[in-house]
Amino acid sequence: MPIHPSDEVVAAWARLIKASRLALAAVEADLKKAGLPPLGWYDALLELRRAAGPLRPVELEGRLLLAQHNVSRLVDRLEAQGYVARQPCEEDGRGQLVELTDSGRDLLRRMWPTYRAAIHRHVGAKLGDEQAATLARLLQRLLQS
Amino acid sequence: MPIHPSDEVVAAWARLIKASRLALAAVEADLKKAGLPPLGWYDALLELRRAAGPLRPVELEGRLLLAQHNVSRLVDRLEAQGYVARQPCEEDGRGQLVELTDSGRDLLRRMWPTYRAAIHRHVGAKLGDEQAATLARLLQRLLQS
DNA sequence: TCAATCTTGATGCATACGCATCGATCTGAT
DNA sequence: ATCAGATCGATGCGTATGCATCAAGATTGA
Repeated sequence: MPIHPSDEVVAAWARLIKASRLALAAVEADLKKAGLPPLGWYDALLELRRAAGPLRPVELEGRLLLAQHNVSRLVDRLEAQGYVARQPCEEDGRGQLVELTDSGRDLLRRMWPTYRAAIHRHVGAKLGDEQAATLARLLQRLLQS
Repeated sequence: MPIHPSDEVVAAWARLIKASRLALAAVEADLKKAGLPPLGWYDALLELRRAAGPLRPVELEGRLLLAQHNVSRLVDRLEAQGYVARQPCEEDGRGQLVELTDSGRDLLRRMWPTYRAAIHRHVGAKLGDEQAATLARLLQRLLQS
């Protein structure tokens, strides 16, 4: 097992970091310009909508790849704005259930047009569908195990 | 010009963000475990070494894709640890020159084995060289224009 | 020449993040 | 039943980031 990554791997790593930072900053800037909350809020609310029901913070932690204390504080902020509601968890007295509110659902709907346009502008416009599919497939490998 | 990115583009976007965050967190964790400074320090020092001479902060800003105030404070921290030195800029009285010190060169050398192993572990081990080259090429498109 | 504007870099302030730790609860072994 | 250890979520504290602004020097144009 080589400890030296190949030049190809090092180049892929360097561009992964640069490209993601650039694209993320550009998309966040578009959201901000439109007076919308940051992307992290969308991600969290989207996971809740996908789950079609309340989620435990620890589940959000896994799905969002966030540290525990960051989930705790993100939920604080979302709750303060009324986009989610915390409820006690019956099965586990330590835990709680985080639930999407109507206002949260509405925020998802309001953010998507701007978010969608930003994804197109900063990613879609630079890749064909075929290339995007290949990129998605390769990145998927980095997410596994 | 479509405002709707295709499903392939949206998937590529989502995985770009997730994969880069996961890989970055893993590599940072390895560096920290080895008692080494964060990756941003390495990046900055590396750009200075590549430049083979002092750089203006505004040049670092462009190469590192960082905001101006973040460069200013990153250089503060690097200077406080003796890894770089600020010098007045002759040609432009507003500006300054940031120069890599011997200690900074040494830090680059000391960090690389751990960094290299981390890149291999978290990226190289999951991609063949061919795949890494394809990934690098696709990501390059996101960095252009 | 000199005033208006732009560029460079620093900084005060508010917010977000990383780290360690805590209290509360659950789990499992005896 | 009980107790050690693990898990869940919150929080205090230090540090890093984003935002707005500022001072100083460069540049432009009349």
